[in-house]
Amino acid sequence: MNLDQTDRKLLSLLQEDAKRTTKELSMQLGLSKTAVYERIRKMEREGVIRQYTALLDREKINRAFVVFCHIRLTQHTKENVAEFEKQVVSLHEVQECYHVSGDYDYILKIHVANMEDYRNFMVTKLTDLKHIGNTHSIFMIGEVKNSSVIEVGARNKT
Amino acid sequence: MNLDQTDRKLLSLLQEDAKRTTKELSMQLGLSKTAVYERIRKMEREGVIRQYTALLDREKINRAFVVFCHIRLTQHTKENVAEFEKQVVSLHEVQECYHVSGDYDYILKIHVANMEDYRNFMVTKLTDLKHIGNTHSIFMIGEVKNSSVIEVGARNKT
DNA sequence: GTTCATGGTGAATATTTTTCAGCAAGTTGA
DNA sequence: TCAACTTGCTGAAAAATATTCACCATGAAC
Repeated sequence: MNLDQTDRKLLSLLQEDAKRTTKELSMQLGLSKTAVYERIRKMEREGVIRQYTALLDREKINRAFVVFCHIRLTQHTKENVAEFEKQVVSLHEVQECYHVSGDYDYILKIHVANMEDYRNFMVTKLTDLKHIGNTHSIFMIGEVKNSSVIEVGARNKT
Repeated sequence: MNLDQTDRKLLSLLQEDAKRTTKELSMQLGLSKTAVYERIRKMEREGVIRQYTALLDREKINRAFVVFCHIRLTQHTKENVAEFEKQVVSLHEVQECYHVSGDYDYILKIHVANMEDYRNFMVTKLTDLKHIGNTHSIFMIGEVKNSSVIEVGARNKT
């Protein structure tokens, strides 16, 4: 799918606020409502837009304590990796999990209420996962930037 | 603000898909459309729901190369920290930036198209930032989990 | 017992989304 | 060159949704 300037602008506006109406968008882009509507539907169909979501205030839902937990596995067999990943996905405290290069194999972003809950999570859940060798926790002191908008690249793969 | 079981369920549904209609939500929750509508509006007013956004496919917008860049500052004066943070926020490649505990001061999550673009970013932009001491890049090999849904905690601060 | 505050309902109204018929420009191939 | 086709647009109409409103029940406060 090839995204033109209008598509990119549209994506930028929808990332900022997905509740914008086609009428509002059409005025900003200088197009008809239907034209905008069709472009959005197309990007949804093609999977450029994956999902619409509501972003919550972590403080207000009691999940302000964020930890980056680096994890090294004991052994990197296919089975171990698959089993570990499957288990990690099922932990609701684990907001994100990436397989990464470097000293550690995985980085987990974990959202809990406070240090006590994090300790509980470590002791009762994370430690139970199989094949975990070593962990290293980095605590978030402050959030400087967390943008919901990804700049859309001009050139694209087919 | 106190969130009851219905609010939490509502938040969970809206995080999964913010485009769900009040009608659909009302059926799932066993309430009237208006009751659901009022609950949502209240959570928007109170700031529990911060924003609605469209999530894009990083591959399809040519931003599939993700790097976690750890940064240490040379000196931690108020001025340096403020200046650094201000500059970082303005870089569109930097999707997220956290002030953290540990060996490094900041973790940046950076989205670009490929290694070449990352190199360019490092050389022409990141290195230009003042007060940067040391950096360490960790490359994302795979995304195991990236959930748009944060579990909502039961108890809340006022 | 009256007065509030809270959270609900169903109907009416305002807005928005979605569909549809058609138009114009550009491409393709005989 | 011209018919056939594709693409992306427009404006109006229809369908669905959001929003407002008047009103009801419940429980707490005084």
